[in-house]
This record gives sequence, structure tokens and C-alpha cells, in this order.
Amino acid sequence: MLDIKAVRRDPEGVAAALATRGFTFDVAHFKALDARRKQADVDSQNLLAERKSASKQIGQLVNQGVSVDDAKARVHATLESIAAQIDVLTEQARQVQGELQDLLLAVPNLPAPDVPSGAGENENAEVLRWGQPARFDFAVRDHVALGESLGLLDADTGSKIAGSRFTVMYGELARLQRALIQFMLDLHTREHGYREIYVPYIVNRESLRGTGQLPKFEEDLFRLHGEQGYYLIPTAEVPVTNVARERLFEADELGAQGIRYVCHTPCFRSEAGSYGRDTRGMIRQHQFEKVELVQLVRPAQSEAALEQLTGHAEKVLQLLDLPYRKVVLCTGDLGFGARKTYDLEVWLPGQDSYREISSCSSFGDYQARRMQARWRNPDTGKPELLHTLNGSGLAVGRTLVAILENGQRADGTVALPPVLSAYLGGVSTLDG
RNA sequence: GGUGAGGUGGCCGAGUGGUCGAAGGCGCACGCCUGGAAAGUGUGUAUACGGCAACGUAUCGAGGGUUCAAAUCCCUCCCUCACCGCCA
Repeated sequence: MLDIKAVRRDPEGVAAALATRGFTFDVAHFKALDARRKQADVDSQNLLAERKSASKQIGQLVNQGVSVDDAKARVHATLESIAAQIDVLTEQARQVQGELQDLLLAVPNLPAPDVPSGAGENENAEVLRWGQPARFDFAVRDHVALGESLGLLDADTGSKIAGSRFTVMYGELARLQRALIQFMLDLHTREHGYREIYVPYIVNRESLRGTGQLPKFEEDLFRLHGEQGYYLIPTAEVPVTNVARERLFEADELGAQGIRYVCHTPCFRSEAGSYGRDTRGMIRQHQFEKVELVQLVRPAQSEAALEQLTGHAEKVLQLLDLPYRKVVLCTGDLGFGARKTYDLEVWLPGQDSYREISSCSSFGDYQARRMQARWRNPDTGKPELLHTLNGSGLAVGRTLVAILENGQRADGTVALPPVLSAYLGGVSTLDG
């Protein structure tokens, strides 16, 4: 959520910044609503103040021995006419406040100043390329062909059990997925200073509102039946970031570099609106595994933290020897709550292109304001909003795809990255 | 699922209808004391919104209700703890 004070101060500037990401902010509507809110506040508060002082006087009289009825009579008969008005006006004020709140909850974050402007993904800016895409002297196969011919991947059974966009994996491929998760968790906890955390895979509406999935993106989520308002998590970002919701951290709890959590979870996405996209294979599934990095930091640190966090995700690709490129998203391609985002795109020979495998974003205080995640700044002694960041480190399903396609050999077997050897009991090849 | 006890400020904890945003303590900040520290001691110390300010309003798990007036009484819900039942 944007800071309403900042919006008031410069609504036109906010609108201009939002326009760069393709969001239309109706300044006139905001101003009118805010003016109504203020008037409603003042009106209801005046009446409340009147009632309060009258009640106080009655209390004083009663304490002096005056009977309650006499005290009421003495203070004011008008109290009764006020009562009805108070109900009307406070309800009015509440309603306008709610409207303003709803408006603000639906406004995306402002892009960071250094984010390139652009309309969509075609205008994202490549920052770097790492590694050389291998040249194959045989007909390249995609991960589906490889996995199925090895008897390790089974889309038909997945769709029989659940439906389209579900997959079954067997044997060494299933094990490879487990190994990757283990490898990533170990790397981030041992080398990058993250604390492992285990969280619920089902969350409530408040958590989803905190990180920004609600109210706008309900259709992307799987909702559970029942009155609780439960949803399956679309990413570990939701439960892990919400650890900080409605919390006030002391400076020493944050440590020198803020709080860093690494978390493996399955992720569940409805993929509504992506009909026909990536229907083949494991690129776009309703259920996939991901290792997520989340940081809660002091505002002054968040810019550097995004660079570091992205580097932590890159390290995984480098150790797995997977060629990738790093892209900074332009204003038009930024996610709802993001202020700045790096996408890491891994080379997929089967698609002859780079495909997103990690998205690393900093949110500034946008999520923290929604969540009321704060820390006490020792310099001011006051609670201030934290900054939040997260990134995939990495999306495990897509890592599996990349390993299959980049490691393939002419005979249809797959060479596995040596760093995983210890996690695979010495297995270095997928051969079914 | 049943029964019982609870949910109050950064934390602990008083407060069962009136001048209570809330005693006291801890923590924290600034002073005094000290050669320096500890101990002791004094003062201050919630958040949000509105206002240049004085100040006003709201907030005692959430939502409704009673009342001139609710942290306090009533109803519903959520959560925590204890015991019982069931169970991976």
C-alpha cells in the first residue's frame, strides 16, 4: 500500500509514476474521496467530543451526589438528539474510510527511480549473461521427450489423477527434485546467512492481503471450501513474509543485515488466464516446488539487499552450471507490489530461449505498510516500517527442466551437475 | 469435539460502569550520584487520524448490543492455555 500522506502531497506525481507501469490512478476521484473522508471525520468527531464532555459532566455530578436523572436533565436534553446523529455520522465516516482503504489497496507500488520505463516484457533490460549455451550435434529434445523416454516423467498419469498441468515423476527424477531442494537449502543457510523456516501451506485472507495477492488477484489462487477463507499458498512469500505481520522488531532482533529466511514449499497456482500457454511439460504447473528467499531489512539497506539476494539466487544457477541471463524488469512488467525486480532466465535448449526461473523483488515499505511490519529505529526511538524483499532461489520444477534439457546427451541420457552428487548418492547420470 | 481459564501498552501486570489511554513493574531515553562503572535516584516514554499549534477523536482480541457514559455488562466469532476424548 502506498503512503496516503505521500499521495496527498503529490497526487499528480503519484499518478504519473503509476502511469509508467500502465496503471491509471484517478486523481480527481482520490481527491474527492479524501475530502469527503476528512469532512466525515471532522463531523463525527465533533459530535463525539460533545457527547464525551456531556457524559463527563454527568459523571461528575453523580459523584457529587446528584441523582442520575437530575444530572442528565441538568446537562442537556440535546444529548438524545445527538445520539441519533452520532450513529449516522460515524457510520458515514467509517464507510468513506473503507472506500478510501479499498481504493488504496488496489493501487500498485511505485517503481523505483532506476527502473527502465517500458510497456511490457519486450522492454525489459538485460543486465548480464552467464555461461555458454551448449551446442548439440544431435537433435535437441525437450524435457518432456527426455523424461518420458527415460520413463521418469508422466504427464498422462498426472492429468488422470488430478487434471491438466499436473505431473507425476518417478525414480531418479523424483529424487533429483528432492536433491535440488536439499542443495538449495544448504547453500542458502550455510553460505548466504539465511535461516530455514517451515510454514503453513494454507493461509488466510489477511496474509494474502499483506503481501498483495488480495484483493486484486483472487482468481490466481486456489481457494478452499469452508467458511474460514483459506487459500493454498501461491508462493512461500505469503506465509514467510507474514511472519512479520503486526510485529514490532527491536533493532537487535534484525541483526546487522536484517532477517533472512529460506523456505521450501510447494506452490499452488490456478493459472487462470494462461490457457494454452506452456501447456506442454513442467514449465507451468498448478503445483510446483520452490525454495524461496525472504528478507526483512532496515529501509536504508533494501537497495543493497536486492542486489545481494539476486546474487544468492544466481549462485545456485552458477553452481549447477546452468547458463542464464539477468534481466531488470521495466516499469510495465513489474509485479503489483514490486518496486524493482530482477528476473533470472535460464537457458532452455528445448525451447531455444531463456525462461524465467527466479524473480527477485524489493517492495520497499509497500508490503510492510499493508502488514504493519515495523521496527524501532534507535535513531528516532519510533516504530518505522520495514522493507521487504523476496526471490526464488530457485523454482525447483523449472530447475529440473533446465537440468534435463542442458544435460542431455545423444543417447537420451542426462548428465547431472557434479555439485549434486553428494545429494544423489553418487548418481551422476539419469538413464531411466 | 467437550469442559474450564484467559486475551489490556515494546514486555509483565492491575483495573468489573463515570474525571481511564489506562496503576505498578520491567525495558528504553535523558539527568543526578560516581574517579569510572554497578547499585541507587529523578524525569520522560503507545499508535493512528485531523490540526501551524493548543488540542480533539479513535484504539484494552474482532464484530454487534445495552447505557447519557463501556477495558469493565450482554450476544456472536477468533485465538491462547489446561484437562478429557479422538488421531498422523
